[in-house]
Amino acid sequence: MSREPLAKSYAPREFEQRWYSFWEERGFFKADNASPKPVFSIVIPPPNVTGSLHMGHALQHTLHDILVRWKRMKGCNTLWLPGTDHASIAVHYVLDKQFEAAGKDRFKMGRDEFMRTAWEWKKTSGGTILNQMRRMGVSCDWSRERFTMDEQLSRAVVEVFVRLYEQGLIYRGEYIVNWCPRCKTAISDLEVVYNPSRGHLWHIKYPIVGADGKASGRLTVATTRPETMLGDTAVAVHPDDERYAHLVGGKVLLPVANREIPIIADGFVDREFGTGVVKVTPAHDANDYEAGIRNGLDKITVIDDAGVMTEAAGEYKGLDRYECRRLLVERLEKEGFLEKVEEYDHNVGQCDRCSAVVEPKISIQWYLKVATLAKPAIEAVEDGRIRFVPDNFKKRYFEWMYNIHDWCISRQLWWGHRIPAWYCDVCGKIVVAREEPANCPTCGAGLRAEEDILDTWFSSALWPFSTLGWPEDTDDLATFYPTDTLITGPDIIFFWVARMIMMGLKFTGDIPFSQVHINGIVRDEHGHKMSKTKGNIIEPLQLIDEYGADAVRFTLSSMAVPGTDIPFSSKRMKGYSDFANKVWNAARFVLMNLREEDDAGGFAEAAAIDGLVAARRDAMPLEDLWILHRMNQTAAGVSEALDKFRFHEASALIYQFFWHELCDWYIELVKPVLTDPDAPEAERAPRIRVLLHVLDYALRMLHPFMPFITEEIWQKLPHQGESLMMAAFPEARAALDNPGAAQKMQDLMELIGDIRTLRAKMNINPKQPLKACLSAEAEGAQALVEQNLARLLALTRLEAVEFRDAVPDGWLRGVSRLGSFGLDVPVADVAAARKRFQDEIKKLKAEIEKVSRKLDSPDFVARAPKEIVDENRSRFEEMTEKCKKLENNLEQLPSA
RNA sequence: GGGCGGUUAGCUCAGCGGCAGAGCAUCGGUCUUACACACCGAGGGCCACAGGUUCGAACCCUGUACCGCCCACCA
Repeated sequence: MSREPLAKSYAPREFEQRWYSFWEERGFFKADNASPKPVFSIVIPPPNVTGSLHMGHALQHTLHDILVRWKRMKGCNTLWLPGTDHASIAVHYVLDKQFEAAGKDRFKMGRDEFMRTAWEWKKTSGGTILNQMRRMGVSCDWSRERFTMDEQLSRAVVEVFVRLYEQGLIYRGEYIVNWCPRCKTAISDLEVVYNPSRGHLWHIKYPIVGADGKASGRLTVATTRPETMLGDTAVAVHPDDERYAHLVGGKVLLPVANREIPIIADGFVDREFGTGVVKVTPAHDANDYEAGIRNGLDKITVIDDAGVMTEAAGEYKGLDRYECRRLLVERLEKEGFLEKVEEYDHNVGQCDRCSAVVEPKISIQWYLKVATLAKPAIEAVEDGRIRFVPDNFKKRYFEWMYNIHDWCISRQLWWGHRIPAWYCDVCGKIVVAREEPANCPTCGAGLRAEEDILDTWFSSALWPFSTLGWPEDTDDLATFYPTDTLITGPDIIFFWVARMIMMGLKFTGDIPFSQVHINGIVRDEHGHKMSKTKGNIIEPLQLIDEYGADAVRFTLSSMAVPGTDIPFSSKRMKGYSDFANKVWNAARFVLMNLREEDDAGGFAEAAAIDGLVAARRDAMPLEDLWILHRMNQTAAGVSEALDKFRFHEASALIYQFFWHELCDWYIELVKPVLTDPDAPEAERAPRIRVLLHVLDYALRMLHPFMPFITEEIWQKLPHQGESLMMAAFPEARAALDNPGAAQKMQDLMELIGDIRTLRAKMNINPKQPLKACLSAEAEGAQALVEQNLARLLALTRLEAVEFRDAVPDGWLRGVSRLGSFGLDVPVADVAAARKRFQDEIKKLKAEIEKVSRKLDSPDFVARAPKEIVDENRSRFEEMTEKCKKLENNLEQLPSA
């Protein structure tokens, strides 16, 4: 095998897409519904077809892909099912804008033409986000891509609707709903977002009609929406309010409209608010609507579907609601009905999608009774069959589920699943059926199809099983349902997660997933929400262009603490991009120094290395034993962290291991062997095996996080198998555990660190070759240093180390755990040296004082766990000893 | 009005009973032939405040103060 060296600089654009195509063409992403392997399955939270990749997607796709690649490498039959959501309102919004620009109108063009246009749009633009996802490196099974309006998924929707209707859980009725006058459809409670807004509170005087039919005094009502007074059908006071008790049963004259309306008593009135009198407009306020029903009031609709005043508004007919408000207030003031106007802060409900101010409106809609579905869904979380990560999000879930209201599921839109209902205009029969009925089953007349479609979230609620073929009894469903993990944001726990749990339990009898991982929201570097108006949006695709997908993924993963928002900054981004560069260069260095002999395929495989360690354990260099031990621990730690969705922890473990252990120490230590062209093969080969094995396994650990760079490198290394993504993820191997070697290495590294610190602190030119001495006081210290002398000299740039009982006078002195050491340099600045020792002693003494106080406390010794006490004892001894040595060194300094 | 979360190094955040951590920034030194996107060092903390529990608290409990988020029909 001939090897091409890695390119001189890390240029992710050169290879990222190449490897993606490679993986996809080889079918590595595909799940197998006949495999005997353990299953791991995830369905994607389907992005809107109108969507384009934002940081939230980038985060979720990264986390999904890390889990999926990790499980795949762990030997699972892994499915990640991709797809998109038809997003009724969003599509309408996009198309409406296009129509507007072209001077068209969907109501004029008609339903059929609109739907043709919409499908056409979906065909050309609906795949944008999926292609953007590919750039992230997602390992989705594209052969199973789904769309919520696919023929099969639509069948599932109809099936669910019909069954729910047959069981009496879906009903149709007239109620007050949230109406968006821009989208011209009803929306559910969840789709209304309340934003604080500075408004006014108008105090309007309604003349009281006396017994004689003439005005006798006035009642003042306060309202934020004066235009609705045209639809008032009563004023109300609290039943126990003594101020107004005598008026109840009487009437007031509604100004402008000049209608007499009753004064009623109803408990919903708050006596403390305003004057304690409230105008009642049943057609335009949810509370008033309820009060209207309780009191048998009329409902007068004065605002229409588009937010325009109706016939019932009299002379204001045809005006926009806000224009009407302005004119009406003007007139009330002129005619003396306006008592005062106050500034008033209150919440205004706006449409989630288009931000238009929502208008409560009476209309006939379809509803789903959720209470019976909610019960088992609550139980599934209560008994732990479904777990939230972090756990406290279940509180939010419970809070909503316990107070759940019926769900308005009909929408007056066209793009979506049409409600499978037909009306007989002759006998009034409503038919709900799977197939369109020919005519009325009761009277035989022709039928009229329902115009409304379903709320988009209705089909989303079925996603985990509809995508797998339900209601058919498919192999996919049997194999991959229930899915394992759902990763999603906190914003759609109610919209989506809760409803999936309800529908999944109802129709499959099983939970849709067992874990719900709630990720945080990606914010800007100051923790502010990203928004177009703030102009602080970061585009993931731009980041990928600049830094590569691997660096973006690793950054997001490093910051992904469950349930915690992510302040994303380009500084952090750069840090992890540097990490990718580090990985690249480490690999390049190794590759540069390989020989032809190193190409033998599997020589760095796990079994071979385990065998090597077993056979040569005592003869192996310390750093080899150490790095294998650390690799082993890191692999175990990464899997443990990923098991708990602690992506930030897993990332940190690999980062630390790869950069600060593998690169900073291990590669530096093997450098002499690696780069020496004359090194005998017998000595070199076993070292290279270990190096290549550790590098290979480090790449495996890193692969779920940084799939592209690891594949690019791995393919150039001697390896077995077609692709890194199909290689085994490192498992902890008992053969590699070696805490003894790790401790020795630790001591050695500490000695090297102490020598370096001393040089740096005393400002000695790093290039200056020095002699050193060590009084090896710790047990085994001399042997350890002797055996690793070459390494020590190389890393400290010393030329020799002698073992002496005492540091000669006049040398620079230092103290390490292994013993006191000295450097053969004249102590130029005695005062500085003295101060260094004094500072160190002072610090150490404070520490000793703390520990000894602890040890002196009888309570501590008696009640703390034994290992803690022992730990403190040995720490105390160690510190005291070191302190003695430091003091000794201080004494031996020549006096200034 | 209810509920949840946050307050730790200059900045952004981990840690959540037993020696206060990371990345970036700062300071000093090195072009040591993988990487200056690097290397070697250093400095920097009453863990918001006040009580309590504990042998021991950044961590558990109670309260206070700010800051976020979620839910709720007060016109």
